[in-house]
Amino acid sequence: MDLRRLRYFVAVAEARSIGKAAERLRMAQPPLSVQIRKLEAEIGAPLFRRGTRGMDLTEAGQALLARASEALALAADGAEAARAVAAGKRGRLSVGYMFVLANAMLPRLIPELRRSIPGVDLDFAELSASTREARLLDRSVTVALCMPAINHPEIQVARIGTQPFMLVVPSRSPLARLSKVPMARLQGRPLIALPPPERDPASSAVSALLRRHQVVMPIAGRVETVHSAMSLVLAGEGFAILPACAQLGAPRGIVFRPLRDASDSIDIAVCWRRDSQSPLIKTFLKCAEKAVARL
Amino acid sequence: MDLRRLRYFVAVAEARSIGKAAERLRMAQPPLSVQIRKLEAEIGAPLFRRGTRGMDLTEAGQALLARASEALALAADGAEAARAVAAGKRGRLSVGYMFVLANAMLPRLIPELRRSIPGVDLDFAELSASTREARLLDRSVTVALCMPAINHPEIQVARIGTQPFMLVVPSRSPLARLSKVPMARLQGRPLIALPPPERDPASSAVSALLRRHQVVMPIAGRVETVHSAMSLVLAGEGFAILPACAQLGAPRGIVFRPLRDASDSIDIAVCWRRDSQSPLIKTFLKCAEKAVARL
DNA sequence: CCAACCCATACATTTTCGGTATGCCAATGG
DNA sequence: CCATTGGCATACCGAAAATGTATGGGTTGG
Repeated sequence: MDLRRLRYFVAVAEARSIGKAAERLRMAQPPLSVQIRKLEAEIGAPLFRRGTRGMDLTEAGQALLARASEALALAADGAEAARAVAAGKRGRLSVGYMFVLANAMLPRLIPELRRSIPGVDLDFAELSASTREARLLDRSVTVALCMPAINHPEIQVARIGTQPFMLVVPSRSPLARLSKVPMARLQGRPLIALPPPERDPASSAVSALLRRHQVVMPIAGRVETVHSAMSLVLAGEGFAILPACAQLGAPRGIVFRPLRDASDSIDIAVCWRRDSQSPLIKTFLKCAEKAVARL
Repeated sequence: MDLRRLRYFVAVAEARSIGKAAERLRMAQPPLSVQIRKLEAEIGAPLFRRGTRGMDLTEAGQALLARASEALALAADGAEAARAVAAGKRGRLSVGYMFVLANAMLPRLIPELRRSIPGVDLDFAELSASTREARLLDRSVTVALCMPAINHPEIQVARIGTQPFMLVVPSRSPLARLSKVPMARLQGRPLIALPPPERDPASSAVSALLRRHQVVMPIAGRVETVHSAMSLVLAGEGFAILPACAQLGAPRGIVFRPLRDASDSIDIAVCWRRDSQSPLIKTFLKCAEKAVARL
């Protein structure tokens, strides 16, 4: 059963004549006649009544016509859909992001994406650093927003911005009075830390910052989320060092202060599989850059 | 866009491997590889990711797969449906019948048909003699139940039974007393007639009956339907001569009496277009014969 | 480093398709 | 009644496409 035969069949059924259909199909009449007869042989029953003034569908032909035209439409639509997906005009874009970036970026990023790729289903998931990496690798996520970038041979990275590290203190703390906090003032103070470097590379950036300024802060608590870290700071358990954008999610009673002599910052990056051929990635990248520009 | 290509594509997508799919398709691996690449060229985008351990659908491929398998199923179903219709296992049987036969035949005929051809849609229409003929000719009716048979070169006829003519009288009429009415007693009495022979050949059968017995009955009224004829008889306007089976629809106050010396009868026939290739006709014929046998 | 696995390419063979020429049949018109 | 016309079917040939066999090349795993 060949799709071309069905196309010919539908044409003849609509034209009610082999000659007319052949004209519309830009072919000679005899081969079309042959194809129709082959189709009838394949079905095992006549599909047309041959009259002296053209062809007329039999009931078997009518039964076939309904399905055949639908099948033709489906096949054409399938090809079109595949092309649209490949061109990035339709499909699904699955984005893994991290909590700290949510408040800062998503309100700008999502509307931007909807304008740029209206036919694409968006799917946002807040994921931990290790999960983002795993799901990029198994392709269940198309792109990830990371801070800092993922370092993996299969994963490609585009840096779209940076965030300075800031000290997070309770507003009633004496440190809150300073507009800029000298690094030396942190010496020996308790630190509320995020998951260790194996699970969250942001932690190693913080460690590096402290090491570079030869400041030692004992770890007073490890938490999974930025939100928990701020809660512990608010409770007076210690201080945290977080990217500036975390401010947007900070509760009342918490203030962010720049570190005077440390200009250390952390990269915001878009990450995706090096072999991903999704054309949506470059669009996503543009949108993410716009969203970061306003930070 | 060829159905074979789509079939191959679906096979490869399901087997997640060209080699495995080729095995299932009973063909060599290289031509299948070529076909898949041709399909990708036709779509203009890769449909599979080639891994070292097989093939994996891209998103464009997934978009195509859904439609392609549906299109394949539709094409197969179309062929199957056409075969089923040609074999008389599915389709539509449109029956034109006449009012006088409705009470006598349909209660037996319809259940019989439903048992014999359960997949077929039945469509019964009560039609006048001339309409039955016209709609047989334009194929909007597949078969017709007629009394008497239609006489037309394009129409084939099978006689399935006969009905004796009977005299229809009001039960209070003196003629109702007789168990058999001699033809001579009808001389000069008013006749309630059905439409003239051009529109209803049953009328010419009645005329022939009277002529053969040299009886003259003035026409006291022409009506369109048997029902109207009986109403006029009940009203005392005259007498009617109808096939025996009309009794089943007779109102109270009307009786049917055999004609003593007239053994005249009228054929019940099944009629269809000589060139109709519907396999349902022979089944219909069998069912109609059964239904008539019990009259 | 070799063997196994899997896909891609090359080439020869066969099938199928489409075009041209022509025949057949029925309806139409003088 | 014969000629013409319109429409489909058949025959044959050249071209395109599909399939099979042989082989290359890359990656994985022992």
